Amino acid sequence: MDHNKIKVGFKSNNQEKEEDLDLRRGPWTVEEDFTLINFIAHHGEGRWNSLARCAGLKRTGKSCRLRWLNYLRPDVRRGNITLEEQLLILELHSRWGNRWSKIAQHLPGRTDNEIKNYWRTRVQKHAKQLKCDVNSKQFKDTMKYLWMPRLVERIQAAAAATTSGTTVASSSTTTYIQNQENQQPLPNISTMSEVNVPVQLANNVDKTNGLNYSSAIFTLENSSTTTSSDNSSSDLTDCCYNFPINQSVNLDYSQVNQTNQVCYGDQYLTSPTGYFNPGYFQALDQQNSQLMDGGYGSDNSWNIEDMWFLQQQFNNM
DNA sequence: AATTAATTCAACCGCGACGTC
DNA sequence: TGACGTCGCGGTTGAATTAAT
Repeated sequence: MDHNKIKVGFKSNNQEKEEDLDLRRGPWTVEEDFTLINFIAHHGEGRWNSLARCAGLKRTGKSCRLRWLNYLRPDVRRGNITLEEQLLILELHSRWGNRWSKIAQHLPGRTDNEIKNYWRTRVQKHAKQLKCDVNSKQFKDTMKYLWMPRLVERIQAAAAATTSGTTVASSSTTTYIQNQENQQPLPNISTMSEVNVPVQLANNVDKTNGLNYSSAIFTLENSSTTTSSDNSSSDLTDCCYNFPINQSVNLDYSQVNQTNQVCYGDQYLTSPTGYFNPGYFQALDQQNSQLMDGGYGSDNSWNIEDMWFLQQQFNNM
């Protein structure tokens, strides 16, 4: 029996139609992929329902479209989300919210599905850990004023290390695929050369959100050349809790002033909601110093106590 | 080594927008 | 103008995989 076919339980109208037509659901087989790829190679994409019929695929047009766009398309970029892409996702999501398709248009080769999954599995996870809503002002401010500057810092550090010949674990092992049978390494992502990540130049202010969080500008191209097998390094976790020992975060918490500004490099960041309370950042700074002193051992990741501490501070904001 | 819990991500679903007749 | 088909989007699910116990 084919378990991919709807046979039992409540059936929607669509499901009933699919069953009538003996349509398949569930994971695609290699043969189906091959059929779809071949058909599109000869006839092009679009008109998905008729495409599915003409190709002899026992799938809905929707299913074919999804499989093609999210998986089989030759320019689909697979692998870990890079630091640059993470930063871009955070930035664009702060502007547009859950407009995944719109966000995906600015990340060549990435699908809306992948970005959506990234957001749900990584970003929302951290909101959950901090016991706050992912849409809350607190969480958004944490992203803007801590995570995103930290990402920029890491990207800059990676770029500097690259130019000095040092391998830095900052990029992913990204690959394009032709199909499931034929995975091949990505060429350098030259197609991205015209895509400037919308991080503001020094002293520029993002007019959308009034935020001035970065002095960096870069392109996806110039930061996609390093590779690493360290998957964790491109995880958002690093940018939240993994304050490095050797490269201290250049946030001068001691200079948080009465106007709720914090010095980031040569700039001042302003919290519109007043979440920069001096005690919070000074305490963070103290934690960071302890890390750099080796107070928590050689591992430069934050431990459970650090997480608890951060949560406490966060809850007190 | 076995079991359980957590995570990831491909695939599905419903719905609204749009085009055609 | 309304019925119908198609397409694309965002939310959700669940199987497979990985990590923890």
